[in-house]
Amino acid sequence: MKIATFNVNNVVKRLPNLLAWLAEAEPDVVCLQELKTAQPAFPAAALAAAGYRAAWRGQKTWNGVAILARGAEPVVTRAALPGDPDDDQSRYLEAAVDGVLVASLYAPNGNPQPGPKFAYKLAWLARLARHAGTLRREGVPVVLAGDYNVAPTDRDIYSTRSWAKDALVQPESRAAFRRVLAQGYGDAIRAVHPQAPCYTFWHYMRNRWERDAGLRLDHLLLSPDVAARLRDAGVDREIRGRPGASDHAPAWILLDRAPGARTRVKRRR
DNA sequence: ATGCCTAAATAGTTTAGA
Repeated sequence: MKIATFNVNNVVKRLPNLLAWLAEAEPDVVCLQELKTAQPAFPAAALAAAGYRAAWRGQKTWNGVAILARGAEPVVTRAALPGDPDDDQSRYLEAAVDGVLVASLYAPNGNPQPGPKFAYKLAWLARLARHAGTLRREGVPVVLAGDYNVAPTDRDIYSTRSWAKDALVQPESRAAFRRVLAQGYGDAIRAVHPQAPCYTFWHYMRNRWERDAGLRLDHLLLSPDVAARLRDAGVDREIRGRPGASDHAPAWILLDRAPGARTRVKRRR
């Protein structure tokens, strides 16, 4: 089972790039962020033609998250992050797919900091940590996938100097990310690649892609039962270099079959 | 301290992204 997360930076504008990647990478489940599309404008028909059924929560101009499943219906369990009824930004969607609870999340960027946007980011991540703890206590297999807008350590950024004041690398942002992990989750990319940078984002500005001046902002956090099934993980970085690309590249995990899972047996005739 | 890119919108400059 292959689960991927991809900040598409406008799912309508980026649809050809998305479809090409789906055909090549063949993920079973995809978490999308930054749809930047109102709910009715989501390209559900084009994705269905590609073999994916979808659940999504759109929003005009900004934000927006989706979960795609190949040949299966994602069963939505939550369409908002608990903890603030007044938060109407489309940043969280959660669905059950093939025995795994998958969350597609888009944490606030938080710039400029300090300020109200940074406070919203930290509060949002605190809500995520609380909810991540709730899911652990429910004992279900969980994958929290998305754009956390946090480079967790200095290894996750090409140079700390030019980003020193950025919300993505602040100690408070990193502590907020660690509090999610502390609920009992593992960082899948780092588990497989402890040393390699594994950037997932390269800014459009200043030839950051050509210079490989990236950041690792997109993460897949796994509950222990899912982590035990982790066979491989990676970043499809070449996607970032294509014409009309998003500024993010997809990150993915490959899971072994769940222990005790029913195997499909083809009857011989 | 700001520009640097990219994109959308009570658009023709402003706001947001990260």
